[in-house]
Amino acid sequence: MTEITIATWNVNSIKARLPVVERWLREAAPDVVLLQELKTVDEGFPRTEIEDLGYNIALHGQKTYNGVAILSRFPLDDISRGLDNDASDEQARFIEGVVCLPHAAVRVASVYVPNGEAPDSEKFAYKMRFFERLYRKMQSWQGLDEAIVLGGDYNVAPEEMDIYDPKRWDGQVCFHPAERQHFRALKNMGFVDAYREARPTEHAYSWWDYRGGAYEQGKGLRIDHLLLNPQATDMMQDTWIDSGNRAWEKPSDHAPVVGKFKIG
DNA sequence: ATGGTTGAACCTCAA
Repeated sequence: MTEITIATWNVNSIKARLPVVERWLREAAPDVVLLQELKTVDEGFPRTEIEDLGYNIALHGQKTYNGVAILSRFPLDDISRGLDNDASDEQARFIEGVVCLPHAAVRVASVYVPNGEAPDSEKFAYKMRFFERLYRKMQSWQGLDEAIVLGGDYNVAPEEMDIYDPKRWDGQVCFHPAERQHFRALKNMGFVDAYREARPTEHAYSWWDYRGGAYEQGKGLRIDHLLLNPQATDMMQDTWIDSGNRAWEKPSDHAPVVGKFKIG
């Protein structure tokens, strides 16, 4: 029997965040980390620094914006980049791979769903299309025997309890009915929101605006999630949000969400 | 306080 932890974390620039990321990797010692918003091409990723902490690395970087990665203490196999074969989409927002444990394999993916800017914008339309593409990707996993953990910044707070002021946010990006419906559709396919499964009634957030002292005032949103297929749900022991590092010096505006899984 | 912070890269955009 092995226990592993799998985390998702939007770091908002891996270069600017390196000291915080290194400290958190040392202290929390997660086995697998799904990163978003690297904001660099693969060549700019601090590969040696992360490898020296004991991680294998799979990257899908992009200049200035987006960029996702998988870090794993175990070997990584079957890496694939991008949601589908849409070559017209230049945005690096999805990477998938298989974590090879001694006697098991776990498929993991890191996703960075577009923010969407405003409901009447072209970026919001892109966000809607992105959810449809993500849905099809997850459908293509149906029937696989392995456990699947899809972690990322979904830029959606699923329910009223996932947001500090649901009335003020109703109809805004990250809490718009159309986005919440897309997120529900992912769950209705058979995927489980790990945090909500582990803590059905707790109000907790994973993102706080840099502006206006939002973190200090408890004004956050729970928009970073681990979605689990039935096999991964059966293995999940606990899931929590490691919000302490949001108060560190030069923090990301997101906190890591960490799931603990019992393998075998 | 529906205001105004952060990062990357450029003289502004994205979040």
